[in-house]
Amino acid sequence: MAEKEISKAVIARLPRYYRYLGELMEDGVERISSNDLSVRMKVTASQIRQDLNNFGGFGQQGYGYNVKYLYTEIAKILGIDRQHNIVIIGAGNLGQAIANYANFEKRGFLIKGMFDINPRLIGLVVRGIEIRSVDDLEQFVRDNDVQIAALTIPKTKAPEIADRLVSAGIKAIWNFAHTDLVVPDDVVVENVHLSESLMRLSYKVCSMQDKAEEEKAEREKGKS
Amino acid sequence: MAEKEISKAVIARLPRYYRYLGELMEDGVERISSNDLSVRMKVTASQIRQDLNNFGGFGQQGYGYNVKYLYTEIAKILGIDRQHNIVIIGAGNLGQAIANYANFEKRGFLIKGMFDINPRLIGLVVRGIEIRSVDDLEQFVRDNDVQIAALTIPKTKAPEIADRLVSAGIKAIWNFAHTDLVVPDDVVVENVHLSESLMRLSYKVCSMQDKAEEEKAEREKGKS
DNA sequence: TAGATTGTTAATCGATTAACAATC
DNA sequence: TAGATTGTTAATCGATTAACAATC
Repeated sequence: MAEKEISKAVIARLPRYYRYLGELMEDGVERISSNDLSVRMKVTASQIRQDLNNFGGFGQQGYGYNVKYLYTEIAKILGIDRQHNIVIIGAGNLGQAIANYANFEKRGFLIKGMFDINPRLIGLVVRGIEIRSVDDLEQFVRDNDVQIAALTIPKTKAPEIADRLVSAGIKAIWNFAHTDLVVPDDVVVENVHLSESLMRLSYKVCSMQDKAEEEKAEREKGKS
Repeated sequence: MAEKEISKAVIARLPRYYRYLGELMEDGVERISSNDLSVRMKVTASQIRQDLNNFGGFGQQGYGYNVKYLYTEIAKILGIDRQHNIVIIGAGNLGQAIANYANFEKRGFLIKGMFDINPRLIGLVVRGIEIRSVDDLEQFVRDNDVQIAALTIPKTKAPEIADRLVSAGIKAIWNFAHTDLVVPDDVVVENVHLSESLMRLSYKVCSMQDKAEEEKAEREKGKS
């Protein structure tokens, strides 16, 4: 029963659909057509229908999509209807920012523990979660059925910690360290490389500037 | 002189090339072939050559690429050889995490100011940067030639602040708020939607589990 | 029933990979 | 010169868009 592989691009778009559907629900909207949604989201209606039909027929001809139903179905596809136990390794600002993001719990992500090597942080409590020593990491992961680890530590420490997490049976790493981790095939990695994001922004700013200057030059040439 | 538009996918890969080249430099490697680099980065050599040739011929037949030269050329392309003045709006954990990330300065990103609405934060100093009231935002942006604003505030406040930034002449917004901003065509937005990243991770974990279960079922069927 | 809108097939577009002549 | 490796063209692959019959 080999299911057709879903493309990465489709998966990447699902959370955005989910967000828009959530907002529609809040606004009390009960149904929406692919066309109306495409206008709001600035994508094509065709793409929305193609994307959703990878997972099944959630709509109804002549009616559109039921917002609430589609919302819960996408949640199931993304697996955010189930509970995920998570630990945060690195209790600095970034680690604490993640710990403080309340909505994670609403989506089934339960922060079980935080870890650091800094003795001044160990013992502190953030949002009801005690910061522990990384020495206790493996034991804690095993004892608490932790599937996901958020890695908010410097890149120099990341490979070693990743190895230890893998040996403790972690299923996935949410990697904020500025390096690519090497893990076995059955361990999932999702990278958040903020410095790369900022460089992309830099590129966009510069090419926008270049464009503006070109247009200006064009106008002045026209004048002379 | 309409330059060929560079695809988004290519731009998205440049910072990663830059990172690998930086590491090669640190290791004292002077030159590298597209093939050797492709093995390290787990991409095809063809893609590397195609990507780079969007911007010019940086290599030499029979030799490969000079690491240092390519590194500086990519920096130019990304615009990280120039200085970018930046403000951070929202001085919570996430804003402070960004302020504390030292490498930004090395890449030409200079944090000029931080802003918050919380009176308890206003006046505090983070990494030598005073936290100011958002009341002073527009004036500060104009007076300090600020091009980029990092938005680390709740989504409810984001649209209003974005409007104010635009009216103050900002060129780009690095958006961490969980919403899509509406800005004029000549203002650039780079989104970092952490909750979406976590949902993608969730999907991957679940589909990996499904795969493992399938394989297990397959094995047991084989046995019986 | 008539109108609306999906699900799905076909057409187009773009991105990746392969191949190889050019050339260091 | 011979070997290596690029730059670039051509082939392939995949993703997006368009179109429309199916159907609520």
